[in-house]
Amino acid sequence: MTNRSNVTKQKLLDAATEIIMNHGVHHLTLDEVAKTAGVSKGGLLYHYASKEALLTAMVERLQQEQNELYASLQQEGYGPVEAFVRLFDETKLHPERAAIQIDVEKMIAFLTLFAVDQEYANRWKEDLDAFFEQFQKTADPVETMIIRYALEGMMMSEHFGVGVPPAELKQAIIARLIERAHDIDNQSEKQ
Amino acid sequence: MTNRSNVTKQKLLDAATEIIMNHGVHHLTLDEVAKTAGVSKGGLLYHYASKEALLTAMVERLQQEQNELYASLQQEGYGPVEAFVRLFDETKLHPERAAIQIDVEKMIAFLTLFAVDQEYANRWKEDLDAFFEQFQKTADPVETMIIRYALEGMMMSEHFGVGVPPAELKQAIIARLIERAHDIDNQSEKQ
DNA sequence: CTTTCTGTACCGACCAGACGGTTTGTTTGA
DNA sequence: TCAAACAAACCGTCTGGTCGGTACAGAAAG
Repeated sequence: MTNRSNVTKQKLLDAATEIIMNHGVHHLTLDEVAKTAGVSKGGLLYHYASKEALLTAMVERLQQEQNELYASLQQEGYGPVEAFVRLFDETKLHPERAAIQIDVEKMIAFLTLFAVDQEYANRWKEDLDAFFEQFQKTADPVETMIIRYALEGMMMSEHFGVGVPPAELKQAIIARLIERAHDIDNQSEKQ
Repeated sequence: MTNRSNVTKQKLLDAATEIIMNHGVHHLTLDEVAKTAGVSKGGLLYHYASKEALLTAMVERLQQEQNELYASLQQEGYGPVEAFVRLFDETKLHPERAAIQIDVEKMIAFLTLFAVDQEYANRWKEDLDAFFEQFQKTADPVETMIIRYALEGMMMSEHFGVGVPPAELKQAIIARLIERAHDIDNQSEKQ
């Protein structure tokens, strides 16, 4: 694959991501993606032969980004559970650390894509199933899963803007989740 | 409104609900709803002048069902938080109590609708915002919100079938959530 | 050196099907 | 008989995808 082709492909994925984030799934049309990327529809379909191919590539790219961020958090010394919690909040807790960038908004946007078409959700399933399996083998699987679920629920709530608590309460919630995750990781290590 | 009309309207809402649950949002078309309900499209549009009117009615019906169930749980003596937890699991914990029926699958299906079109989500927003406000005034708002988020996250996870824990672990999670909710309600009452 | 050829990257008109909604006609029950 | 309760053909729009063509960079041929 040439360099030029790659640049265009990234532009197309960026465009698709931008649209799904800022305008919603139902505006995610081929024409719109092409227009946003500054390419014609023909150009788009040259690189991605179908809408599904485009969206699949988009999902795969995000998946890879997530994995890399998680790995880098673990390399910084965080245990598996705490690293997971921080995955959701690193950017907002430490905006200065732009290098580590998880985009919760982006993840949420993708969730809506999965909601519409289970096919795309299934692309994550294998990876995520394997990932969450380790969560069932920590020192306290019940608490670990509660932490995990809470983060996912929080994400949804924020997305819909429904029942969103004031900032201080939200910080307190995250702080407590991190605290507990930390404890669990410590306990797990001692075993 | 005549009786006959009412029956057909319920059939239409049932059909729409069935489709969104079993086939996903993108199959939720007027033709499909009409066909499932055993009515022509003309017949459908006689009762609900637009797709939006149909879906709004569908959302409102669910909303009402939820409120009734929650109220009945509270009348049985459960505190606000515990009643909320049981809202998510009453059917599965006590399948014999068919009278009290919340359909988690159904709620989840509706979430996908909200994901696609924020408009429908906004119809709940006011109600839910008011509802969750009381959760910020319990004896332990942080824990209360964690419980709430965990339940919502659990719902999502089940829907996508991603990272679903074995049945025993799931029961243990719910048991612990109920336990904590119970404690919080007790503490709140003493204040 | 120039002409021809070839493959990559891209354009944009067009098409077919799906879908929401309209209109017109028909049945049915009080 | 009259209005409510449907049925069914039809329409316009939107959207994913096709298709014939263009621009251009290099390789091959003369």
